[in-house]
Amino acid sequence: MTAIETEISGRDGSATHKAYHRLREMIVTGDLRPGEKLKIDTLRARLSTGASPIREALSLLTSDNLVERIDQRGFRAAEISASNFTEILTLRCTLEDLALRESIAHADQQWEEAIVLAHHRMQRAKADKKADFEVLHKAFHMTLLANAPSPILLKFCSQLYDLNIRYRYLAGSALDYQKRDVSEEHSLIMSTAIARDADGASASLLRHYRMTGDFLAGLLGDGALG
Amino acid sequence: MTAIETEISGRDGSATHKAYHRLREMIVTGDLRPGEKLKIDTLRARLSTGASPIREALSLLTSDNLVERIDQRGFRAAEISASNFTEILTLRCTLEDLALRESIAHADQQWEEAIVLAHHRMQRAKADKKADFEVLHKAFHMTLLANAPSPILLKFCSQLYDLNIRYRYLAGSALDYQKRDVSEEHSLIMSTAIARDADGASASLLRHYRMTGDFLAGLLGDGALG
DNA sequence: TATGTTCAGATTATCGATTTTTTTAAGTCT
DNA sequence: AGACTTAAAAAAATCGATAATCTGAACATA
Repeated sequence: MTAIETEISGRDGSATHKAYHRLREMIVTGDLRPGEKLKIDTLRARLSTGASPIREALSLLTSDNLVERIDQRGFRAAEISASNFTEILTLRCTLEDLALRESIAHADQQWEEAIVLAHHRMQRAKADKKADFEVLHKAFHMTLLANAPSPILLKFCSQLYDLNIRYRYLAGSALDYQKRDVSEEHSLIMSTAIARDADGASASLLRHYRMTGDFLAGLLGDGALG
Repeated sequence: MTAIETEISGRDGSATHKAYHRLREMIVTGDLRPGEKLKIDTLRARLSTGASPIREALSLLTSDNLVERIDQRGFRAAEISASNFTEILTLRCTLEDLALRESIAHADQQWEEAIVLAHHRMQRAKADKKADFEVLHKAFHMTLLANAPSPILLKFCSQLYDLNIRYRYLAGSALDYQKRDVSEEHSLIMSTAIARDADGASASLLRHYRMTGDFLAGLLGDGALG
């Protein structure tokens, strides 16, 4: 079977893979609430698949810190807390700072162009109010780091990104963080990165994260979430 | 059933748990070589358990970067490389530095005593040439960090520790890293940590890692491993 | 000779059923 | 009533079997 035929037949990965991505999305977007019991049978019915793929997907999500495993009592969606959020924010700032500097240190034309492209796609999606804005927003941020020759570090950053964005979803898209001039911030990050200005890029990136972070931390402190 | 009864009855977790720990150990110690194909059926027979626990254990190990999943072709033990080793060492230095400083910042008597105890147990095991030296060595290092109020960071450190120690096992215990005066280094780390000397503790910890690291990196460069 | 194709054997992924464990709720005793 | 036991129901963990997929060798083709 060729790649094209594969595409047509819709076999875009195993049942486990699909369940993994679907469940991850449901947890990150808050469709499955923090602390909620994740019953195999319920999920099996909801995603119309077997129990094995669900179990395996939940296992994988456990290691992403999105699902907690309780001894012999199954799984639940990870809890949220102010301290957890603060930890994520702090770690993210440390690790992304590291990754961004490494990425810039290995800058080349290809990377530069990838950033411009990712930025454009994100802007376009935002203007069109496309649903895939969030996907492209993550892609933009990961592209900034992608040149760091450090796959483990990038994996950590990706995980932390997802843990963080979950809080944003839980705060509700109503609390539209886009009201702030995020576009301006993104542009600044892009231009400093492309200019190989490591200090400038890092500073603007961390400011970007901390502004959103402080905002969400405030909500958490008020008990507005959960 | 109380915790003590559980202990006695030997029911120390599910089949998946046991398989997970056993497989992790086999990979870390090099019993399963880097890149080796991990066939479900072979492992099932070897650990005398079912296929489901094996699959689930391998899934979990995937997220620890100890096992790689190949599309629809099963699992294999993670590959090793000089760049991978360097990355682990670098990340470890960064993250443990962070964790150690946080740990010291939250120092209290209980933590102090835990360190002394962990250190003593490790020394004792080493003198007796006990097989559990490695377990206690890890325990000592993790205890140093354990006071950092940052579970995700500690998890990362634990993962990186295991990834790193794997290289040491692969280099062979023949290349006894204990020939160096590691005891002296451990003592220095302990005393500086207990003295709440964050800079001193961090410096001695990182020196400890880098010395072992440089030694192993040399071996890797010569192609003595793999 | 190099390239592509087919087919058996091996292996993985998934399913349905069984076993074990936990939870719930009712009943019993003090 | 409150605490303890026991029985039934629910759920998770595991197993055995089946379906889907991959691998590699033998063969055909250019």
